[in-house]
Amino acid sequence: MESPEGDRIKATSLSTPGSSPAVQESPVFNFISNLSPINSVKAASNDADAASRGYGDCGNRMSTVLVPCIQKELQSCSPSGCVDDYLTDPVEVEGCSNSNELCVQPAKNVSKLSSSGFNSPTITSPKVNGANDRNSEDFMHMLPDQAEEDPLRSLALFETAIEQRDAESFDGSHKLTPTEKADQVESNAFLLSSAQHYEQFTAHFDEKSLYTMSSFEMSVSQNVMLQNTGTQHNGQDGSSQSPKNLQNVEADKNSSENVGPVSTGLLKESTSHQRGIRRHLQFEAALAGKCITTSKSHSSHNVTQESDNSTLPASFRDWESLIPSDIESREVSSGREATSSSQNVASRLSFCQSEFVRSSQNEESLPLIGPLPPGFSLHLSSMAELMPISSDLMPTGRIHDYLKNDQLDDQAVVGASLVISQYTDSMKQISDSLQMTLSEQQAAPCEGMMLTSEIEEKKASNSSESEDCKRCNCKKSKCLKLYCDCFAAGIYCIDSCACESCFNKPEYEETVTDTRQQIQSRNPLAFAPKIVGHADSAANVVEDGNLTTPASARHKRGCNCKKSKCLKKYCECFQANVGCSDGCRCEGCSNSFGRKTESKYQKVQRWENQSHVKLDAAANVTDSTKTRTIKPFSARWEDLPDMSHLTPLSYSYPEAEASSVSPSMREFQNVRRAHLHQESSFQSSVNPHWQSPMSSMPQFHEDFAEHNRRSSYCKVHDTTKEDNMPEIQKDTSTPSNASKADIPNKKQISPPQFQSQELRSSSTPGGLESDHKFSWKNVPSFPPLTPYSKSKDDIGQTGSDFKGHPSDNR
DNA sequence: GAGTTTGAAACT
DNA sequence: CAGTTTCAAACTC
Repeated sequence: MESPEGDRIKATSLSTPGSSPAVQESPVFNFISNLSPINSVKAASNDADAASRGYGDCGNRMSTVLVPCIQKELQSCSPSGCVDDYLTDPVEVEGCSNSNELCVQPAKNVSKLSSSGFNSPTITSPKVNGANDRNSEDFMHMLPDQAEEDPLRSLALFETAIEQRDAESFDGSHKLTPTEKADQVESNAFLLSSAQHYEQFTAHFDEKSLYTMSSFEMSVSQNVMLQNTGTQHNGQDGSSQSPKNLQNVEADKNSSENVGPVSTGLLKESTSHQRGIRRHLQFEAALAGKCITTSKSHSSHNVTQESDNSTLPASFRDWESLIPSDIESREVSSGREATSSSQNVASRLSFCQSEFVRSSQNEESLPLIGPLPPGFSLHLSSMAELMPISSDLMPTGRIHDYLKNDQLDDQAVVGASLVISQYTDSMKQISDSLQMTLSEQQAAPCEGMMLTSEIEEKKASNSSESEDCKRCNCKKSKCLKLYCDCFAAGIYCIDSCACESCFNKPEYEETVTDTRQQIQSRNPLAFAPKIVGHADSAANVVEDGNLTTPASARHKRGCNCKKSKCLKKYCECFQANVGCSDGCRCEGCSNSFGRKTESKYQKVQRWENQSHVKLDAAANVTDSTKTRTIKPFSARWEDLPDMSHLTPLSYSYPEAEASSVSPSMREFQNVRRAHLHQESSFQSSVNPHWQSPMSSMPQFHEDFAEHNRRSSYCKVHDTTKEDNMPEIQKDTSTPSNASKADIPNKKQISPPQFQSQELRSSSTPGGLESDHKFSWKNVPSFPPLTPYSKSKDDIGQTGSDFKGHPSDNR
């Protein structure tokens, strides 16, 4: 074993570009240094002794093979020769007891690699000085002065340096000298520092989120490599310091067989492990921006210098080993193309993680290609950029801590790995929460309002999601009649529908439109929401906590139940969680949400009583909620708390909170919740693809449109607010002020056409704040189904309790 | 999963 | 507008 040598430090300081005074004096370097626990490369080198001590620590695994690589990477090595030099990686056989993450891979995985030609390279990486070296030097030289001006060049040079290092590191013909080891220790630190630098530069790229993590991964790679190389010495040959060439690797594999299956597995795994991680250092840079691609894309990707990208799976395994076992594959769908950057981040994170893990898990059948493991990590930086992640979540510093002291023993490596694992955990949590938020914001349990492409994409990504929402099952109607829920909701059928001979598809748009027009001509309100919620209404919370529609909400046409007593879902009123009204022609009504004979006043009274009960239960409110408490049952809009912040994207309604606020607030929340999760007919009828020519709905704010599109459309699609309805104005005189409770919905549904009406109908003494109105009217509503004049007829109807039969239809 | 029941939608 | 038929969802077994 090598022992520390005094000249090593000197040599290191001379040979390591990172220690260049020019660099150290540069503002960029200083900045980086401040960011990194590594004060300087020199400091790192000074600690080389500590690291070198590990060399003799046979127990575990010191890196000797890797040590020289960094130094030389900046001096020599033909990139072309680097390709398969990885195959000469030293292998880890045993002694990974402290790094379970790196030893968990089953041997079979590696066997596959072996049989796939991973271990049959014949290339010997020539040591090259000069031209190739210039890249590294260029990179270093440009760091202080040019990098910021020319980040692309910096990036290229940096990557080249990495490639060279890798190639050099595994140049089997090269023997480590103590000096080189020290240099490598130092270079390692330098690279880490450079990685940060690199990160700074690449942070400006559009694909920054895909780039920036490269540095982090590189740090990881360094650790992994160090560990692997270190263990190799222990397991294979405690006295050996020589990097293994290809033949050695083969020999190692053979010899490992004598050690036993486990060792063999470890050995092979280690080999692929190293290769994978190192390779993806190059690969990811080349792939920048393509991290999220699937294995398919990877398969076609022409990796720089990579004639054999079949090593990719190894990298997956590598990364899998770095991922805590508790990180399970998550729905891939969540990682599908996202629109917002934050969404991208979250989704990519999960996607890559899941893809990566999944790939690893399924590698039995995996082709020798697959998604980049970097995916899991490189989004972490972008996450950090987008989220207020506390610095302690970012492991880079702690990884640096492990490396800066050159503690190149297994403990250090394991520690770094653990940091990574912890970080991964943290990021997983963040991702989870982010996705949770996103799912709330963009929850699309049904693809009701989604664009066709979105639907297709979603279907492909997550069928279970479609299952959450019931779709039609039409057999004879061709989904061109109101029998079809999809059609009735104004949305196209999707694959999750079980319909037959469906014409309610984008390709039959004309047919759909014509049919719809036809139906509309027969019944202008045919596509109007069936449930109209009075302005005075708010969602009820029944005993079991389930939400119901506002007590005063009712089915626009009324049910006609004969046998079900309005106690089953056959009854549309019951299905919509609304009580029957006098407009219903039901017999023996026993609707638990309100019987037919129950007057509106009675309904309101009943509802208020329920609210009072709830209010009493929630009497113990917190100070914060008190500030939001308002007069119970306030009929005045201005009495409501400022809910302007409760946009569809930000609103949340924890049950606890809902129970601690005033009834009005709670009502509002309930209404909102009900509409977000139960009643989205309105939103579902906003399908941009599905607009009738009659409806010249302007394209509204994309955010809201998107939100609406993604709002769930579930069976109760016909529940909506009467704002959408022509009869919107009629109920302004109802016991409670109408519009308040509907505000949230109005936000999403009020079409501009109705704005003036809205203003009139909802204009309470205080009137609606213009900003509220503004936001509401910016949201598309269900397509104007009929000429507005038509609706005035209905307006008259609604003034009193809706008694009208579906004059439109019957 | 098949068959039945139910009530809305469609038709006459 | 009423009666009938068609239809698909809800429901039952």
